[in-house]
Amino acid sequence: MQTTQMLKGIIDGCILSIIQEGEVYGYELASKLDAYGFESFSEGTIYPILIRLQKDNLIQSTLKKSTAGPKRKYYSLTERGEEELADFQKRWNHLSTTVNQILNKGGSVDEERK
Amino acid sequence: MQTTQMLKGIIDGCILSIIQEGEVYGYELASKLDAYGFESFSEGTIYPILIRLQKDNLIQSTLKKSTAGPKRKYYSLTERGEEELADFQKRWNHLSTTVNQILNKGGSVDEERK
DNA sequence: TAAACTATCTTGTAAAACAAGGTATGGTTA
DNA sequence: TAACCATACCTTGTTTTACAAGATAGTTTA
Repeated sequence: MQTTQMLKGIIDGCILSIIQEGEVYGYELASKLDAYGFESFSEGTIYPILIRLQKDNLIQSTLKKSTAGPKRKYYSLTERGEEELADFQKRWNHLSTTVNQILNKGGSVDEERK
Repeated sequence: MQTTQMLKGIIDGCILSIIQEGEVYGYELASKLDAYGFESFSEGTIYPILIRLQKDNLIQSTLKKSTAGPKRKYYSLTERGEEELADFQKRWNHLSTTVNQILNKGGSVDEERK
């Protein structure tokens, strides 16, 4: 059970979501994340995450020949990965709602008298 | 300069935002965060953050008597804190937009040909 | 054969997110 | 007055994350 998860694994969730759309390999993923606005994720960030996700059995990989360069390791979601992605989406909704509330309303929770 | 910040310090930003609305002390902050939906932040998370924020000169504190119990350390934003909060809001907007795009559209960035 | 590009992985560091537990103050009640 | 409880703050230590830097290797083209 993951209680205190909220903040963790935001990129993880994004990566799962991108993989769900269709097989991708790491190098490609890096440029997709970049195109989406995550300028700051280098391969030093991405590959360790992919390895971790696979270790946790959320994604699986197959090697395929590249048109240019070494073989590509294509990733796809496992069943557990699908579940985790669904779970992440809930967590993200909760998180973004919460943060937006705080940022917009500032600090007044007082009207919330039970 | 903080380039690769995106993910870090989301609670930091929320705390700054709550403090901006009016002086709070740590114990109170914990319950406010909880009321907002951050169930998982214990004092073991919050106090170290407050100490860090003060060390970074983003917030300042004054001690005041409590109605019951030891003195309360009330925090307020410094000028740098105001700036950092504004900065965080931009980062948050960028982050949440990016994540929402990925989650909603999945992985198709291709139509984005410049 | 060397450069340039594609592609993956490893190492090491710093900081973040916490759980757990410790300290201190003041009020209530047995 | 001792015990207890609630308030309030802080510290220690662990695990995980984000990441920079760089190593390794295949493929094309000059």
